[in-house]
This record gives sequence, structure tokens and C-alpha cells, in this order.
Amino acid sequence: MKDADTEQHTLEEIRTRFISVMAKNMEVYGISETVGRLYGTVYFHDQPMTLDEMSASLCMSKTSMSTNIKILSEANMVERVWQKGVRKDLYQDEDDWYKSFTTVFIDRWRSATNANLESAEHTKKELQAILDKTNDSMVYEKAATDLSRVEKALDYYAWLDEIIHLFETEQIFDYVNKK
Amino acid sequence: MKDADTEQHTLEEIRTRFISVMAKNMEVYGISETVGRLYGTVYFHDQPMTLDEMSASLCMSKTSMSTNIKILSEANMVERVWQKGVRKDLYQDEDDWYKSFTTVFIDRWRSATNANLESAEHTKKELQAILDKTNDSMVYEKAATDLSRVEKALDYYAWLDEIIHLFETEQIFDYVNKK
DNA sequence: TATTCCGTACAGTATATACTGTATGGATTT
DNA sequence: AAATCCATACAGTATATACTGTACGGAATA
Repeated sequence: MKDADTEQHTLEEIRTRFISVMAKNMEVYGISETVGRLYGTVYFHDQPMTLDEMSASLCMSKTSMSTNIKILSEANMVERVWQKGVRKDLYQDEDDWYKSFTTVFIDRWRSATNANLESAEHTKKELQAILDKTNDSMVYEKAATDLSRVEKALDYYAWLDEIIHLFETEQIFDYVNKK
Repeated sequence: MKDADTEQHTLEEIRTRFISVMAKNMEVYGISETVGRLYGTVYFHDQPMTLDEMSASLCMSKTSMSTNIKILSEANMVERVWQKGVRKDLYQDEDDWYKSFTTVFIDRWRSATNANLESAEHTKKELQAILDKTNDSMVYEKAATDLSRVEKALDYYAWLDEIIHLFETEQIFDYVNKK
């Protein structure tokens, strides 16, 4: 049988390893490993954490903690909480991971897809204008093929738009239930 | 009325602008802007392209074209094609964007989620082992709370797994039709 | 077989990103 | 009002990524 100190140490190791995997895979969300590790640290901490505690826990500068926690905060993955008598900022993890998924991830897709849609619509109009005006058959042909390519993109973006909508409206949970 | 040369030039500009937006937003797929721009170039090119043509078109080194086209190729966004009498490698865009979406994007999530699931399962077992063995109440409590956190993660990963499955099996198209 | 041509491995360089330490302004306490 | 404490802006440094040019091995041609 191990003694309590060794066990405590083992627990720490287990945590650290789990957090590392977690953090590494957060890159698919567009979240850097360091930021991911910070999230894991906060997630596994029993109480809300101060910047100094994060700094000590990760052996990284307080400045880094400040910038990284801001990223997590804007992604709604952590929230600042208040405790009486505590002057330092305190952060704890946002516990609805499904909600976080949307804010972190879907929001990114939303803005990208909107930009693409807008660009495609605009390009479509420009090409149609050329088709209307030109007398040159070569130009006409080029514009026509380009237009078909842009329209294909538009169709795809529209599909993506609907997918994103599925998550934004939480309709997705009708198809795949929260666990 | 513009003359044909000016119109051609305008067409070029329109293309370039559209491709730029496209490329920039491809970063949500985890594809760099340069690689995205290369894809756009190939997509809008009327014939399959050689590395030299890409190099000339983007004013970038052939080495870059080689590495970047490899990325696109592995993501199934372009394919190498053969033409009689042509010694150079020829690449053209993969026209099923919905399929590409899966290979580029969902595959990334698949491996990340699998890694997370595996890690969580493994951690769960380790913690349960400690719970079984320990005589220290402090250790027991810590392990128990960590376990509940890991289990929460497991639930979430299971949900993600189902989402990914939806795309892999193309069942998603029952809910959101291809355009 | 000798020559040419092609794609890419590799090493070096430039650019971008991540991280740190110091400085500062604002808030709280004394 | 003075002193203390806190988060963060900013500038500088280190690391990682992206890009280029050269060199080379293999395939096609002569």
C-alpha cells in the first residue's frame, strides 16, 4: 500500500497527463495548447483561481496568464467571479461545455461563412455586370465559367450556413442529445 | 464601353479578390492562407496545373508549391491527374466540396476526439484504482472529484463523437440537404 | 549510356507567434 | 493623501513557422 503523500503525487501526475491531452487537442477549436492547458488547470482546480495561482501552477508569467485567460473568457470557457474580501480577479470554468462549443467554435465558422457568402454574392454581381456589358466573346466565356464556379461556392456556403444554424439554434440537440 | 484587354484585367482582379477572401477564411479548416490561395488558384484555373504554373501564378517558389499541393492532396482537396505526353505532375481541384469537408475537417475532429476519449477512459481507470486502494480520506475525496470531472469530459466527448459520426456516415445530409 | 527534366529533401533565412519583465494607471487600503 | 496591490500595456526576446534556393535521385528522353 502506498502512503498518502505518494498517492497525492500520483493524483497530480494523472491530472497533468489528462490536461495535456486535453490541451493538445483543443487546437482543433483553434485554441493554442498553452491556453488549453490553462483551461484544464482552472477546470481541475477546486476553487476559482487568481492570476498568481495560475502563474505558479503553470510556471509561466502573470502577463501570459492575463492574456490567455482573456482568450478563455472571450470564448466563454471561463468566467470571472467575485468573492467577498478578495481583491484579485478570480476565474472559474464555465460548466456548460455545449454552450462553450458554440461560442468558441461555431462563432468562428459563422463569421468565416458570412464573409464567404458576402464575398461570393458580391463577386457574382460583378461577373454578371461584365456578362451584360461585354462584346468580347472570350471575355464573356471566361466570366461565365467564373460565375459558375462562384455559384458552386455559394451553394456550398449556403449548406454550411444551415449547418451552423443547426448549432446556433440548438436544434442539433434534437438529433444528438446532450449527455 | 471597356475594351477587351481592360475587361480581362478586371476579371483577373475579381478572381484574385474572391480567392483572397476564400483563402483567408480557410483558416477555420486549419488550412493556412497560402495553401488556401493555392487551392483557389487551382480551382479557378481552366486546366489542371503544373507546379511551375502555380509557382508563376502565385510568384512563389516551386518548393512551396510542392509542399503546399501535398497538403491539399492529402486533404483530398486536389487530385493529381494524368495527361498524355505531359511529364510534369498535373493537379486539379477535387470537385466534391462536401466530401472534402469531411476529409479536411471532420477527420481532424475524429482523431482529436478519439485521443480525448482514450485519455479520459484511461484516466478514469487510474482514478478508480486509487479510489479502491487508498485508506487516506483526503486522497479519496480528491480522486472522487477528479473522477467526476473526467466523467463529465467523457460525456461531452461522447456527444462530439456522435456529431462527428453524423458527418462521417453522411447522415447529416438527411437533416441538411446538399445544395 | 549520357543527358535532360522533374519533384522534393534539406539547410538556411525571414517572418510571425509566443512568452517574459518592466512600467503604468487605476483601485483599494491605511 | 500616501502607500499598496492589482491587472495589463508595451517593448524586447525567444521560439516556431513559412518560405526560398540549392542539390540530388529518379525517371524520361536522346
